Order: sequence, then structure tokens, then C-alpha cells
Amino acid sequence: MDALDRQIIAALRTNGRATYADLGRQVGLSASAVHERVGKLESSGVITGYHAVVDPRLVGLGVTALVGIHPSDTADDDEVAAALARLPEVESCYAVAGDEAFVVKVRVATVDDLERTLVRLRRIDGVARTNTTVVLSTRFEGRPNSPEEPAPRAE
Amino acid sequence: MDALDRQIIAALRTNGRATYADLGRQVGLSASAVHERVGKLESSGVITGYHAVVDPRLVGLGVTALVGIHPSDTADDDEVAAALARLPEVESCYAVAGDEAFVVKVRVATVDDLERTLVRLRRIDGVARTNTTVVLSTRFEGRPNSPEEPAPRAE
DNA sequence: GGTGAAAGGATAAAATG
DNA sequence: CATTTTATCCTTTCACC
Repeated sequence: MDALDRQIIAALRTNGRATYADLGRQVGLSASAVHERVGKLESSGVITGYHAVVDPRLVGLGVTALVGIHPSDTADDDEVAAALARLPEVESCYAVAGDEAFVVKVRVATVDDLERTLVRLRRIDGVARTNTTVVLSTRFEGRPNSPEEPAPRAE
Repeated sequence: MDALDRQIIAALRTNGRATYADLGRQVGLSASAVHERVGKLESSGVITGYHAVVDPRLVGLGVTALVGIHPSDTADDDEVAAALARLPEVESCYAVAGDEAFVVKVRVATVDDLERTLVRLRRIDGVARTNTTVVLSTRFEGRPNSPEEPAPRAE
């Protein structure tokens, strides 16, 4: 992991579909050198994947909420996390310090769906209570913060 | 936006580097048909970009926190959001309902850095108080939840 | 909308410095 | 480690349906 690797990672974070030839031009290496480096970054687990980013509103997921999950006394964290993972509406799940066991990010189409999802969350064994914060607007999300990045916008 | 588009989106969410030929095989179209559809999805703003996903711990960002931003009485939300965007440690920023104006996700290397970042956050004009929740572990993050997905893993 | 063909480019896997 | 090379595959455009 040298400066070149970090440059390549930064480039792939802003444009995950950049070709190896492009990356090579950006960092001053041949395409095959970049290819080999990226392969190593992937197999060493530094790069875990590549995702298209979609505007949630345009795919029918206009409602986002952050939900704190309060555990019951008998809760098994791993079981709760596994149950949370089974709900497709739960996009992210963080185990946290504090009264809550987890904070999850939920994306659904409507507030009705949100209500249904919250009912499902509260029915999970080990969940005592939920504390929901509705997201009014996403100002920015998932910015690459590691190295130098001029713009938060992608592609 | 038909079922084919949704399939293509799902495929690109799980593997943002899938080739058009790959996508074509997955959805039963020719590569050029997929190419045209993806182009339209991009220019219509449905697909906003492609990002490599990196293991934060392996790039020196082992500490994650969720920070609620309490506004002062005179706060201008847009100015606060702009100031938050200027801090590279702030990866995501959500305007929320409730006492807090924003919830942000912060990623830093150490708890020392977290403390420094919190000081900077509280110094922002319009920020009265912060409420920090330290993330102990990320169980999963950024899963594609839209359509059918067998595995949350990418690539 | 889709297909298929063809030129130009990119990838992947060698051998080499 | 990077480069160059090579065969193979992919991208991109275009004529056509």
C-alpha cells in the first residue's frame, strides 16, 4: 500500500468503472501494472467491491430513516443482527456504543412502508424498542474521504 | 424503467464493474442493448455513479461515529450543511426530523482524531451541540435493497 | 426499442528486464 | 515490480430491423 495504491483507490472510489488504461494514465503507470495492483488490492480485501450508486427516489425508495434498536435484556446481538440482515429494507447496520445495540438505515417507498418495517423490526426477538429518526434530505452520502478529492459528485 | 432496467441496476449494484457483455448475458439482451439502456439510466440520473468500496480499517480509517448535530437558534441549515461538507471526515450527511438538524457519519483513524473532528464540528457556526454515537462494528453497509438479491456481498 | 457486425481498445496472462 | 507483447474479449458505433 504505497502512494500509487492510494491514488488508484481514490480514482476507483470516484469512478468505479474507470478502465485500467485510464487509471494508468491518471497515476502514470501502464495498464497492466495498474491491473496487477488492483488485483492485489481486491484479493487482500482492501477493495471489497464495486457498486453502482442509484438515486433512491428514482427507484421508488423515497423514504429513508435511521432507526436505533434497543435490545431486550435477553438479546443476542449476533442473532438480532442476522434478523436485521433478513429485512431487505435495512440497508446498513451498525453495532453501536450507548443504550442502543444497533443503528440501522432503512429505505422504503412510503411512510406506510416505514410503519410496516418498524413493526417488523420490533417483532424481532431481542428488540425491545426502536427509536426512529426520519431523514428529510440526504445532503451527501458515501463520499470518499480518504485522500484528496475535489468534488463529492461521482462520475 | 421496466423490469429489464431494474435487473440491470441490480446487477450493477452488486458488481459495478460488470461488462456490458456480462450484463447482457444476465438479462438476456445483447451488449449493445445493455449499453444503450445503461447510458439512458446514467443520463436520466437514475444511476449517479460507480464507486469502489474499500474496507475502512485497511485504509487507516478504523473509527466510525454517527454524530447528531443540534442547531443553534440562529442556524442556517444550508450553511451548516456546507460547512459539514468541507470536513473530509464527514462521509455522509442527512438532514433529519427531530431535535437534531443533521446526522452525519464520520470516519477517522483514531479516537484522538474523532475528538478533534468533534471540536471542529462544534465550532461550526449554527452548531450548538453534538451527540456522538461510536460505531463498534459495521455489520453490513450499503446493501442493494431494491430488487431481488441473493447475497449482500459484492463482486 | 432491439440485433449483429466491425474497428478500435481494453483485458489478462505470458515472458522479460 | 513494471514493461511489453499477444491473443482474446469487450466497447462503441452504425446500418438495419
